[in-house]
Amino acid sequence: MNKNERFVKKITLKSVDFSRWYVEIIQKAELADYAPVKGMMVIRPYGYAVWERIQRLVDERIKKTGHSNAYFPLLIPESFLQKEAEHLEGFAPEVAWVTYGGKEELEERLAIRPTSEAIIGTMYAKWIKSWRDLPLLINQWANVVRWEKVTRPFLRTTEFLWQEGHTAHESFEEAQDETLMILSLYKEFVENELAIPVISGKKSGREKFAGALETFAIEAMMSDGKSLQMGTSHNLGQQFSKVFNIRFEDRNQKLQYVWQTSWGVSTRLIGALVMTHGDDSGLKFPPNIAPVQVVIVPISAGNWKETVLPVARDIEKKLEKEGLRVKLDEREEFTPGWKFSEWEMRGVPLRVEIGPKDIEKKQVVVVRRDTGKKENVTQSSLNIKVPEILREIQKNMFEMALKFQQENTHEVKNYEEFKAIMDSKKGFIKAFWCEDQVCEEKIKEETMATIRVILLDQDKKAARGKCVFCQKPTETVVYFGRAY
RNA sequence: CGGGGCGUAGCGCAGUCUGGUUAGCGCACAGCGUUCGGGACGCUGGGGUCAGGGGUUCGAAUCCCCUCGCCCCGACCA
Repeated sequence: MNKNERFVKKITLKSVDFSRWYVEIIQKAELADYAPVKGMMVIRPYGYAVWERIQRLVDERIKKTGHSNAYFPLLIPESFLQKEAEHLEGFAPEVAWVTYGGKEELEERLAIRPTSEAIIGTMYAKWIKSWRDLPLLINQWANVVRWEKVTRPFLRTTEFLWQEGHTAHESFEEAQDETLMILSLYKEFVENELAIPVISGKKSGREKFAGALETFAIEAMMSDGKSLQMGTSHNLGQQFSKVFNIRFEDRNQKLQYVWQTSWGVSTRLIGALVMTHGDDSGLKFPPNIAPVQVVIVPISAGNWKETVLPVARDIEKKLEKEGLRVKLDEREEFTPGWKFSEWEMRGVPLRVEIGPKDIEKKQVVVVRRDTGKKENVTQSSLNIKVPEILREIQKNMFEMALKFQQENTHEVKNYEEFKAIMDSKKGFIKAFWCEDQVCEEKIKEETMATIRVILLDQDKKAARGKCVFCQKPTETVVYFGRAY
């Protein structure tokens, strides 16, 4: 789009006030609205359609890798939650409790699940007897509640939707393979479907999941330079199996505790889509995830209902036949210009304009949301051309985001450079770290930056360096960033 | 949870300091007509427990107290 043109008006500019832009665009594009209870939101049909796309694309990947869906209950008895001490301590401040059933006070209060390890562990103990029952690979799509103090639509809400996978295995190695396989599944999904480039790796001790042996995560850089955790995959080791007594008889007839994993992505991904791709005109959805991929706007001039509309309807059918999600906007109460802006704001990747002039020439005008470029396309070639352009948009959006991420990732040698960059430019800082939590804490105190991920061996070139804070020699490379 | 800001029609605001006609404006909404290739225009109309509760007063959107919500900045977190 021409830099000086901005057709969508009445939204705060992204460059002026990022967080205001974020909440305004979510409401104006009708993704979500605030609910009467603090920290809770309504996901409106357009926003929920995005979630349904995410669900479908994640679900098919989870099933392809051997997992089945199930559903576990919302309420968890307090005593179950208490079994794993670190887990309880980690979640205690944000658990909501049910204390009454009707008018009667409950003997034991019930937690509204903040996550389901406790209830699922309890059930696994009943179901798993032998190595022949393993691996047990279950996923659930559910809502969870965490009593957060600071909330923002999609990024952190009191209730959110997610999928949580819970698996049990015979050995540490098998659990570790599962954990890392899911991590790369998430990465592939987010990059190919959401067009959001991510960094992936291990979480540091202070950032890991309460009760896990190790936590792995994918993180992405939002267009304000801050980092957002997009998905996590935990190797739970035997910490939960020991307290929930999930034992199996192994291949040598010895009784053993299972090795577990858990992993999830949430409605937060929708917030990431907004913050990664959105611009001053509003949302910008990658075609693979967009609820509407193509909007057809008839130019409603003269006797358009007799001339333009029938052709527009034919085009709609033709594109639908190609498996595309198409919307024909034939509302009479809005002008074409108004509709252009409206659908741009709602992030539709491609617009097809058709008016009297086009009818004459048997063509349409096609406009890309990612670049703003207009192009004349003959009506007869639309079924070939439109899917082709959508693929290009998908690719281009990922490349634009990747370019931004790379341009805002800085490698630093010493702490002075580190502070200078965090003060001015934000983004990621790639640096060596000695693995001492003290250095991590100090850096956080002084710069607000935390370790987003620790690079895995396979992702880093073998190298030695010095901890960016204390200068101790180390081989560990990490990404720092300010996080949401 | 601390510090700051803000709550008046769906949205954005004026009115509050200095209490006093029927609470006003723009956008949005409804009806009719003219328009329509980048947020059209005219006419007519509907919509308000002034965030909620309590108090002061002859009289409260306006003054006082309490509660709630939203936004921003910190501490805690998917």
